[in-house]
Amino acid sequence: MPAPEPRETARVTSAEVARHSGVSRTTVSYVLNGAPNQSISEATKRRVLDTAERLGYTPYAAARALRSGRSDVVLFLTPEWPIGAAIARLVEDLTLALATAGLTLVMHAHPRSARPIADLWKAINPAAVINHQALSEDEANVVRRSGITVLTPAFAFAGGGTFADFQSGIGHRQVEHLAAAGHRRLGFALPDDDRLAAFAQPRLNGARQACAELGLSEPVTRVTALNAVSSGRAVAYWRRLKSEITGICAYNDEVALAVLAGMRAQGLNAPGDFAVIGVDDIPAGALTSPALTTVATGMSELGKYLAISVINVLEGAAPPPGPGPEAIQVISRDTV
Amino acid sequence: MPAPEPRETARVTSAEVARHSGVSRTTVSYVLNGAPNQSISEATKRRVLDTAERLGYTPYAAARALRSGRSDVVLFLTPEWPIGAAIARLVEDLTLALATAGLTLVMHAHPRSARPIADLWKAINPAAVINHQALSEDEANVVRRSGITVLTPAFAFAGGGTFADFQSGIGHRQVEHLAAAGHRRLGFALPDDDRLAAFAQPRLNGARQACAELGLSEPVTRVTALNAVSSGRAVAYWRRLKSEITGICAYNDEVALAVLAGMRAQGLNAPGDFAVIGVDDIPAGALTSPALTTVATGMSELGKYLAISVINVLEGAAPPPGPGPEAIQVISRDTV
DNA sequence: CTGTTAGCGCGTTCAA
DNA sequence: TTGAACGCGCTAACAG
Repeated sequence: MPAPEPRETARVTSAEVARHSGVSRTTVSYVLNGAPNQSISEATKRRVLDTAERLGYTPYAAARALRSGRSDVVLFLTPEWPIGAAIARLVEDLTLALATAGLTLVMHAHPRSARPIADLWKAINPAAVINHQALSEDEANVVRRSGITVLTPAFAFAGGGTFADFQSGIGHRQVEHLAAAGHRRLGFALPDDDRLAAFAQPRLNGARQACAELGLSEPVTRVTALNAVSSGRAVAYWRRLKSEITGICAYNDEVALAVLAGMRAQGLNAPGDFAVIGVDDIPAGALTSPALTTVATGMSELGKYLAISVINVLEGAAPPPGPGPEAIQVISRDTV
Repeated sequence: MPAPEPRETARVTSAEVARHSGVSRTTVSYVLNGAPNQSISEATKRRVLDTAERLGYTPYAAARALRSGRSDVVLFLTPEWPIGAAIARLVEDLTLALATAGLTLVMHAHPRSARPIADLWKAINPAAVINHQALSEDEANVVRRSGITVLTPAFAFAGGGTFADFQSGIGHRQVEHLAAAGHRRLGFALPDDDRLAAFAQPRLNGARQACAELGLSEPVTRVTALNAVSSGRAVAYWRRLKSEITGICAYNDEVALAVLAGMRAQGLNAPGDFAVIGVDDIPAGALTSPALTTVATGMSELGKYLAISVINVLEGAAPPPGPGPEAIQVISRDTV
């Protein structure tokens, strides 16, 4: 039994190109990289370039990275939660901005059920990792020790706050807005997807804190699935309460739409019976009737800011100051 | 001026571990990989493991990949379009299924404006690429030549059809459903985002084809942005037509919601004035009033199927037959 | 038994 | 323009 086939598909190597064009690997390397202050005849250059083209040569990423100690990959790491509109926007802007600096963004959602996250470094060798709540601080430090830059998006906001601080700021803003509209007793609608706890919990905490600061009583939480039956139960519960709840913070826009659907099913409407505020500013929120009031989380700004940060840090410079909490903005429409 | 710092952060290498534990690199490798039929004393093993732990040793992905010629990375490649709910679902299922096979899925959205796509192989070295319409067939072949498996999702359906065939099938299904409900003259609402043309065009073609097959006249297209003003113009246009349009195929659910918003703004309702059918089955579609009838594209099944395909193909086996076009299903709610 | 020497894989770069 | 060596991990073959 021979060794387990070291290569089953012939990869075109630079040695191949060298042999076919009758020069050394060195020359091939110099030509293909346009090495400065090396005198290589035009004829040879052309020959090498032609051969490379003809053979379909592609430098092998692993070898190149091994030699240079650098890779052009930036890894965007998320835990297992569903990829929502907010993240999608963030990733889009980030990809584009990094591309202009020659960096390639790849995204990986890390399911808890999968192999330990450490295995990721065996598979990918990023120059930087953007840790969107998938790594604990301890884990992040392990990564840093192997020479990989680790950035945590939410650090951008609130001058060095944590991810939870950022999420918390969102819940806080929801309550502020409801309170400003005169609502004194609030409900909080949580999603029924456990994977979102990392977002939902701090948002709820932020709402609680805002209530405390504003002298309101604690928000009354209910969990709801994304259908009118489930949200209807939550709505019915809030109505039964003696505390006379009039405003609902929803975990996000989809949950908010669910709450509105539950209300509609019971002949209630917003903001008359309950004022409702979501998070994310998804397109659908602007298209329904009544149009959804929501908190926009500034993901596009965050994406651009992150790109600059990554580039700076990789060059050894300090990241610029972040966009600040004012990037979290209420989009006021019909439901509050 | 010295060479541009070959390493700015000290990486812990296996040689380091070897030196610190007073053995050879070979031994370190054997211990850390639990090499079979190698007898290494418990004491040595422990010493090496301890040292590795203490130093925080992590094998260097690049070197490992270089040696093995294989990586565990599967690259999911998309063009520049917005990452919608459908893709998100696909990616989620795919990630999970691949993880169980020791494969890591990473996703990359390739902006047209960025460097040529070939550079991606310089940065990442995937075992397989899932080409969601980002690579032309020619490009895909170049990739294949460098030993990378390339799969195209839509090939799964329709027994070897193309991506366009699959998208086309969606438009076809929309028309079938509207026709079955008695609608004979149709409109087609296109998105105003150029980047979606790769999806929109074949969907429209599929709709046209279905109309031809069913003896209906061509659908009348209108472009709309995701707001009621823009969609209102489209709605007004369709109303003015003498051909008496009664059913609208929307590019996707968001466009469908926009059309409904435009109708609402003019005092029209669905399905009375226009029947409307979307694509994607986004959560919001089920939560609005009237609830949106839509075409579900079976992304979850596709994700699982793709995972199996990738695993099979990497093992040299043939991919299993795909889920077939029946995975495209109409979800009938209120608007048709 | 226990462990080492040697050399591969691929691209880059110094010294000649 | 090139030979040689390097970066790092893996492993066949061999020595103590």
